[in-house]
Amino acid sequence: MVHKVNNDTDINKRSVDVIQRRKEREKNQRRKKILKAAEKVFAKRGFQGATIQEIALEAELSVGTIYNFFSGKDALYSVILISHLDEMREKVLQHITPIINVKERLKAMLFFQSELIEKNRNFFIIFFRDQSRLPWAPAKDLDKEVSMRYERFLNTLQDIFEEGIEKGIFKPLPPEDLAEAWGGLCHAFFFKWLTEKSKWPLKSKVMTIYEIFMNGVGK
Amino acid sequence: MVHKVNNDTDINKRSVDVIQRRKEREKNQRRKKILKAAEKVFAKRGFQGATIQEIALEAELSVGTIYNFFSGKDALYSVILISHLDEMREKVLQHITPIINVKERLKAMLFFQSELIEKNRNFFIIFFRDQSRLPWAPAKDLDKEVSMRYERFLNTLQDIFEEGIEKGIFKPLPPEDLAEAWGGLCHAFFFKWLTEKSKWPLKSKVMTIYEIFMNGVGK
DNA sequence: TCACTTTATGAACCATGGTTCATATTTAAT
DNA sequence: ATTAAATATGAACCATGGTTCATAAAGTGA
Repeated sequence: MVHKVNNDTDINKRSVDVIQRRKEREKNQRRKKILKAAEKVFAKRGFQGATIQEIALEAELSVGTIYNFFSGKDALYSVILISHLDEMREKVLQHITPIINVKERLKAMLFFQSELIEKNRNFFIIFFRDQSRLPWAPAKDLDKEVSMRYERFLNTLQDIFEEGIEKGIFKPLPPEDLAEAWGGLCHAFFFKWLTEKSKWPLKSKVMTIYEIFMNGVGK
Repeated sequence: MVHKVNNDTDINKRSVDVIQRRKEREKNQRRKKILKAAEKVFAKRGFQGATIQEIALEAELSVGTIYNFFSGKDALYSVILISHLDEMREKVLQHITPIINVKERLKAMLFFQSELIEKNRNFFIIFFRDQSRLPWAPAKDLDKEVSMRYERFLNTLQDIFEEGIEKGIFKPLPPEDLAEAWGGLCHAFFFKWLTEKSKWPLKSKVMTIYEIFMNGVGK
């Protein structure tokens, strides 16, 4: 008797738990679906051109539901931008910090970034279009948030170049110039790949970029 | 008698002419004032963020007057973008085509462009922000117009590089890659100059860019 | 099945801002 | 000074689209 009751409440507890967890999971999935949809629409239309209606349609949900998950269009956009940036920084660092050799580290970073871009086309269209480094009225705080992250990225680059200069691998130019040059070179090819239908593999340009950066194009 | 009448109509005719010309001049000035104002506001707020109200205020004119000169916000934006692009292309070509030596021509172009950017800060903020190469819903035709001009610019670059490759000045890489690399390198420094308060002279970076492009940063 | 909580829905609300147009002002000619 | 033409003005109009919220639907426990 006692046993049976115990068993029952046990099962009850567990079933509540299980259901709770499923609900959690479903909620999460829905959230993700919204984010993916928003990503797609923002990429296609830009921030201003995107409408909540279209995002809702893309997510196969109603407008109201979007607002149950996010406080508004701005928040949706911010979350996409910031979370992706942080996630990718994390991944890149994990991937490159173990590499001792500076040249190899640089190459690996470029290669890895190319992979990320190929796998996250929509996000990078948003990111490249964003240009929070220029003042951008509708999202004051976001501007700063994004700029800060871009700054941090450049600093990471600078560190690599400083180390490289010390070790005599690079010419003793100002590290911020090196970082700017490297960033610009990469950006150009990344951007071209995004604007064209991404038909060629981005990774195929990695060595070109690296070569030009290291040795220039003069003969 | 006859003389006097003749004289009178003569003077009359001339005064009509003179007045006509003054009016023309004033109209032109007003048009330019509107364009300058719009340039400033578009640069500060971006296309979507800019309002006709603010442009009117900046131009010290009423909203309606803006519409006497331009058919709307889109047209205003288009005119700014397209006319500047054409004008600058013209100027750059004039400046560089006489230069026979390929390296010198490239250097001169970069130098001259830097000068243009320093003198047209607002316009270049608009241009760099525009990114018509990515699809941009609100201005279908404009997208194509701008893209076409960008394409043309890259082609001009490519021609230079093709010539350089043939003459053995550059490594035999695909000319479109060279153009992309050069463009990216320049863009990075230009953009940085625009986002920072433009406190350092942009021209001071010209040789850095050229050096990195030609010889790379490796030691 | 029933009461109750949670979540989804989308029509209605409302602010913004591009555009228009009736009116006022300025200019030009007599 | 008067009239007519040209130009400037900005309040009102209207479309768009972000946001809200009363209602419906779905889920949950008894």
